[in-house]
Amino acid sequence: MKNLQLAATLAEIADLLEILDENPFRIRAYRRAARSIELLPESIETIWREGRLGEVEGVGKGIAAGVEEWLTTGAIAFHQELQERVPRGLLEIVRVPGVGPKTARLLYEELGVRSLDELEAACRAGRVRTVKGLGAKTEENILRGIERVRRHSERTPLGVALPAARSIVAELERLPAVRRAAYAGSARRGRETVGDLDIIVGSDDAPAVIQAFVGLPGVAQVLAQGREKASVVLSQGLQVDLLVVRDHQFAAALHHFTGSKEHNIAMRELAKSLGLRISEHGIMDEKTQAWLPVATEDDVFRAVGLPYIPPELREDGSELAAAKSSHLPRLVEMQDIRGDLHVHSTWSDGRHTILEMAEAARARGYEYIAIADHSRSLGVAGGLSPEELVAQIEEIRQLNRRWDDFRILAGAEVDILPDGTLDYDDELLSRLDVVVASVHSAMNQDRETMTQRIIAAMRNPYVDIIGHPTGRVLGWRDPYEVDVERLIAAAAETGTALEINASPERLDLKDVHARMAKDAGVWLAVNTDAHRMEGLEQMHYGVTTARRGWLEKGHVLNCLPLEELLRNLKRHRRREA
DNA sequence: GCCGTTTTCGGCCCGACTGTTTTCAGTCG
Repeated sequence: MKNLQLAATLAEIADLLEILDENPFRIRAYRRAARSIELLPESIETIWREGRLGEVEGVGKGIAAGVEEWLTTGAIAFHQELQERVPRGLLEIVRVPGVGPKTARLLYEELGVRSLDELEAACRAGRVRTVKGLGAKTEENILRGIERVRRHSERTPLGVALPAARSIVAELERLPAVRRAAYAGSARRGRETVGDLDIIVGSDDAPAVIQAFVGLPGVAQVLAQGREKASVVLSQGLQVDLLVVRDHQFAAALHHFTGSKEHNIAMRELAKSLGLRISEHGIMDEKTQAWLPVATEDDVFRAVGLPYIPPELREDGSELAAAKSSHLPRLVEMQDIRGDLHVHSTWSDGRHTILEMAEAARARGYEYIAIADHSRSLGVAGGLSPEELVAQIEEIRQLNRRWDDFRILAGAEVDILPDGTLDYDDELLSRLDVVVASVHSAMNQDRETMTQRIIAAMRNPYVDIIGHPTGRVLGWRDPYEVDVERLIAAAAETGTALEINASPERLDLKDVHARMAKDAGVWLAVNTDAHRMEGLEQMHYGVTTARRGWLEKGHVLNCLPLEELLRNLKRHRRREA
């Protein structure tokens, strides 16, 4: 999918224009278009081919021409012109916290600094303080900023950031001065990675809260400390921003800091058109200068005539249009989940027995769980031989006598072999209740081979679900080369479900692809792939990803009650057909 | 560069914090 590459190109045009001190609104236009294309639930190429570029938010005549040029030639001439006018290194320099486009340009013009290394040298030589408007303090900050960029350039996975956010909130809630505390920002929106954490506190004693916050265990550096805001860096490199407000401003502040930036801009534009002014302090009637009472986030939306928009949907501003026209989805929730269709046991590489996994699932209120251990070719993970699988099916049958309110489904996570065949024969697969098929080998195949390989697996009548369809591991392994759009089309055609693997290292399918799949009428299965009982708790990451994909419970296979689930698995629908 | 039942031209969100300044620009979210 080219959307992300194109979005990156447009965003870079915005960065370059900013360094060149161009019209800020033109810059914003490129940023908006980039963001909008990044979040598009459809391939930009398809949209272009069908002549629908004009329908994309933030894409007008000018940028549409650039998009077309990029799709046909692979580059945008205007972008290349800009690149020639701005040394490449300046793009790195504006990533340094505290150094923006103005300072980067100033440093380049005054000192000839054109890379991160040269900037560091200039700071160490004390040359930066010789520039008018910059001083010794700025020099120090830049050096610290450079260190941060080098040490921590990556965004933090949600699976790391969320526990940190919860722990900070818990620490703050212990303070007597704190009435309410919550995390906001991209962590609350459930983005798969977060740049930093945003924490909101309601309190009548902001100084006390700020003081305690900057002294929390794990704080390595204080970046800023004001009357109501503070920023720190944790020792693990994660930045945390705190905003302290009076308790009656809490909801407005929570909304503001939850963002996204684009969502806030769209909300404020709408408010302005209604004679209102929205800020993190609340909502003011411009005419009377009176503050509107805002007790909950619901009130913020109601003030501008909209229904509540869940945080996971607050991204590019297009959610406002959906809200206005009453097209917001009723998003799937944790309590809608009735089971987990992909977990492991001690039979392969899991830590707990089938019974332990089942009891843990039952304790969570689930109606069913599918044991999907690895197949034989995955030797490193203790894959089951056909004989072992038959024995496992028998054990599951025995175990199921224990309950009349819970069922273990006999399943497998069968390997899709490099040639697209499966690791068990059809006769064996037909004896299972549910089959997840996944790629675990030969991940470096070319795009066409990989795409055909997975589609071949979907054509098997006993493959109900494709597991972690793109194979990525966040921060460690890129997705393998595969045409996700064709996978989705084939899933729709064959009736195969696609997994949203809830493990926070995977989140695969990702939000945007899940939305595409939903739009194509494909079932999604939100599974934890748990290898131990505690792993079942990661379901919420998958549900959050599903919500970011605008999924309702009617799109999620494992929101079905047991009997309905069994009827809706591909194998059974086939049989009935 | 985008966009429009208040506009096809003239708008385009809002406020806090920092550092280097005698009143504010740049940066950030």
